[in-house]
Amino acid sequence: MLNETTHESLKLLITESVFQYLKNKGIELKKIPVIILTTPKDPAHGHLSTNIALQLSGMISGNAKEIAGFIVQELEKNNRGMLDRVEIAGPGFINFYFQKDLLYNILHEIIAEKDRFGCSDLGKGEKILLEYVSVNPTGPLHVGHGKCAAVGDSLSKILRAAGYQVSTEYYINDHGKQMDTLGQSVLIRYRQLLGEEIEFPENGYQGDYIVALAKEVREKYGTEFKAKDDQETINFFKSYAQQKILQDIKEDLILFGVEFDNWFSEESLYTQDKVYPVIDRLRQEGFVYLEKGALWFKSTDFGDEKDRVVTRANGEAAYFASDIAYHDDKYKRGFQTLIDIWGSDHHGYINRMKAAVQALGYTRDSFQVLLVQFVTLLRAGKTVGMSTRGGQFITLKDLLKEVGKDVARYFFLMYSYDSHTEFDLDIAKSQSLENPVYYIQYAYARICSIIKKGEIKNITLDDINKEQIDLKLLDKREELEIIKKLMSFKKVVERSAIKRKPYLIAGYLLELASLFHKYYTEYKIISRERTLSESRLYLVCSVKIVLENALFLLGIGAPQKM
RNA sequence: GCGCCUGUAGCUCAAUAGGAUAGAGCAACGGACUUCUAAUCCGUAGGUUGGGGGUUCGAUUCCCUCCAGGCGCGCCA
Repeated sequence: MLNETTHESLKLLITESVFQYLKNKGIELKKIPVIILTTPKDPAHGHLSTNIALQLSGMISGNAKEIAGFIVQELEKNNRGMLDRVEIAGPGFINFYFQKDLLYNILHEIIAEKDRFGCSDLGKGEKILLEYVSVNPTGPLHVGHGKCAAVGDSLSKILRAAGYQVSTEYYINDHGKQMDTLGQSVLIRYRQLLGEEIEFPENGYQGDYIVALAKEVREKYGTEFKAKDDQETINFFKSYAQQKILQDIKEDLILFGVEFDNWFSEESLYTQDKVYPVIDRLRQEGFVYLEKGALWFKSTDFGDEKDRVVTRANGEAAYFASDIAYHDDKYKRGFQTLIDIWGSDHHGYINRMKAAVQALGYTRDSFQVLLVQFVTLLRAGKTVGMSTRGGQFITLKDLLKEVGKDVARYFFLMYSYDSHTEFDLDIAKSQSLENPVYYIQYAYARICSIIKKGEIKNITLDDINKEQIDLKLLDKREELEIIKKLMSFKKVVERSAIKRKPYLIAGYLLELASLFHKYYTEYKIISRERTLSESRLYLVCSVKIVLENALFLLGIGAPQKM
């Protein structure tokens, strides 16, 4: 079977051959290169391919083709019947062709595993805390936050599929000055509504949602807070606004198909006295010093460009301090790897946070930050502005209303998150071939139609006898292409998990859908020939399962009809 | 000024860990529905991978340099 075992045993065979070669030549190498088996782009290059001979030739200054020749000879001696043939090609690649039977086995595997197909134990249960979105509760989510949400949610699903134990978390920045500003902004709008002539502060939050909140308060509480601006009143407005906004954020995320395992409040770090003990720990380790009345963390010891304040001269802990405590808390809760997803504008913050993590005794690599680049919205070819302060932005909710969840998610996930997303609303809205989401979903819907037709003709997956089915009938080029694509799914999921790149799944989906559409156009699945129909239905049902599983990883629906 | 990211077809993006002839979609042009959904398929055209050097069997990928764009450089969060 062309699965993990095949892969591994082939690698083992190659490794043995390499050692044999070196021994014959009397060459000693401290270690040989890792054997890499890739699926070639070009079908003419076999089912799997390795460049080991080329790598070796560089290390021992030998001829690559000669090395490859020897390895192939050895392999043919030890071949346990899984290989159909082995070829040397190009400058020294070794290309492997498997027995067709092995290829067909993947279909049995898919049909048997169903929604589990594609899962692996790559992560071996490693505990990962994935923190993302974590937007300040001072305003609604906008489109850029949506991208982070889509990436984070999809990544959590991919990591879980690859055998990691993932917990997702939203960090609520509910402590600090910006919350006072929020409270004040709403209070002033409220008082303006009551006819008072007060100027709105320049640094206040200007969005319409602030006015809406003020109106709500006026409806519920009337003129109770007229002409008031004492701390107690501000606090009331602050917590009112915060709760309301946070609730909206949660609702938007649910509409977007994103739910967090945990919501973590920054304020709780203070109420549970977790911030100052961590600073103390840093002090005991000698990583902090006093200067100009403030307490500085020596992040330069760990490669940061300058030291950072943790406690300000006025005695208050800086945002950085609670963030250190927060990350320490994550480790204390038993997570081995922390992944944070941040907007790219926070990149300057990475080094100091990594420094802090190291100072606390954790490894630098166990804390990983994924930077998500900005989103530019286009409408009729023109950029739509997105400034939070000025209140001119398109909210995630607006976007969802306009294009729907599936399209929005796909557009955020279709390209690498570290490149800028250009989100063209006109394309997203068009239900046409320009829109790749529909292309993929259409493939799925077509398969559903086929299955229905099969039912009418009494050819269904349940009726097929898996022992008697003749998969050798699937010998068309298009069919073999599809089978090969299906075989690579697990690897794609793993790669996507290791590299933390959901867009690999999106790309895979597009390729699989494309292969299916081509096949569909060329060949009839359900025909008069029963055995052939059964085999083809078996193939197409496998495609359906993989489409479903891949769409799930992106959080996109699979409609039966379109 | 310093740092991080980006630069690939007219446009939006790919290119599996340095691999084989740099690929898709859109836009352009020409074809295919009496069929399981034409939201599909087939074909044509489109490139000095920002410029220049280097490393090697081989570079879009790694190193140096220059150019262009984005972002960051608070006792804000």
